[in-house]
Amino acid sequence: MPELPEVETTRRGVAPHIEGQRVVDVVVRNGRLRYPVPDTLPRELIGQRIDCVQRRGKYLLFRTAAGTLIVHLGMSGSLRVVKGGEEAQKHDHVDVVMANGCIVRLRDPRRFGAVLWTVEDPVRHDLIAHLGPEPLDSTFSGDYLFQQSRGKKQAVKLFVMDSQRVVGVGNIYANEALFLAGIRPRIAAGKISQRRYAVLAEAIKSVLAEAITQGGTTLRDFVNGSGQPGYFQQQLKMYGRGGAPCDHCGATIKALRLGQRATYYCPSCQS
DNA sequence: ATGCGGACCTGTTAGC
DNA sequence: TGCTAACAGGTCCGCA
Repeated sequence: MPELPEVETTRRGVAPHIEGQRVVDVVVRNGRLRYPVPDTLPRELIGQRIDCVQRRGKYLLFRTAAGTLIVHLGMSGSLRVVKGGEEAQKHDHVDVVMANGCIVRLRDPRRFGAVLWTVEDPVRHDLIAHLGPEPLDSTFSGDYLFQQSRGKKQAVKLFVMDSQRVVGVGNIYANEALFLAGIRPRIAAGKISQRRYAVLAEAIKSVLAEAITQGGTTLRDFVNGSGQPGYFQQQLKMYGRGGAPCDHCGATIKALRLGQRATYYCPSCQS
């Protein structure tokens, strides 16, 4: 479900309710997520104050003096703040209860998400240490993509979705960014020019930034920290539109599968 | 080293 | 209407 804009939207929605608050309870209803939720989590987290909520790639980091709660939403996860008394639903697996009565509640039907605890600098955690740059940082550029891609035969769409290259570009926004940049998704990453990578890097930045502004994309069930959907789905030019006419030129949008993921492009606008 | 397919799960939808 | 298969926003692992 969530790509970078959805995770950032979640962070912004949740943070104001809990920053500075102490954790008074942790309820794990089902700890069988992608990795088992550690048994020690309640002992570690209860009593700690949430200093701030940060994001690295698609990971949310709840920082405390004693350590960091790491949350990943996987494919179907959502995190929102509810008031005490709201009954947990079937897939509400983890609650973090704050002193002010707010509950941070993780819902994740497919259980591809993760809830972990680390006492080290989270940036050095195994899952986070090897991530590529943030796409909205100045270190991420066309030149960077160009250098990273030399000699690679991998399709450019899979290349930009590789979190070791750059974080946060999932299936929806990869399709959209390649359309904006006029690049076909199957082209080998190593054969794309520096000039075209400059355009692609800007496309990635602009589509992610705009999606954050719109509160993310809700196709079926994404909700922000307050339970509200996003609106960026109205701006999608390619994703999910196979067989429909391209907004820009009217050509029929092609659909294919790349790396087992749904892929769409305009055969006229993208080359 | 690179790149690909499979695996992890459940819910929803498309198709017969 | 009901059953089955395919598909879904992620990403780690193992194998070629």
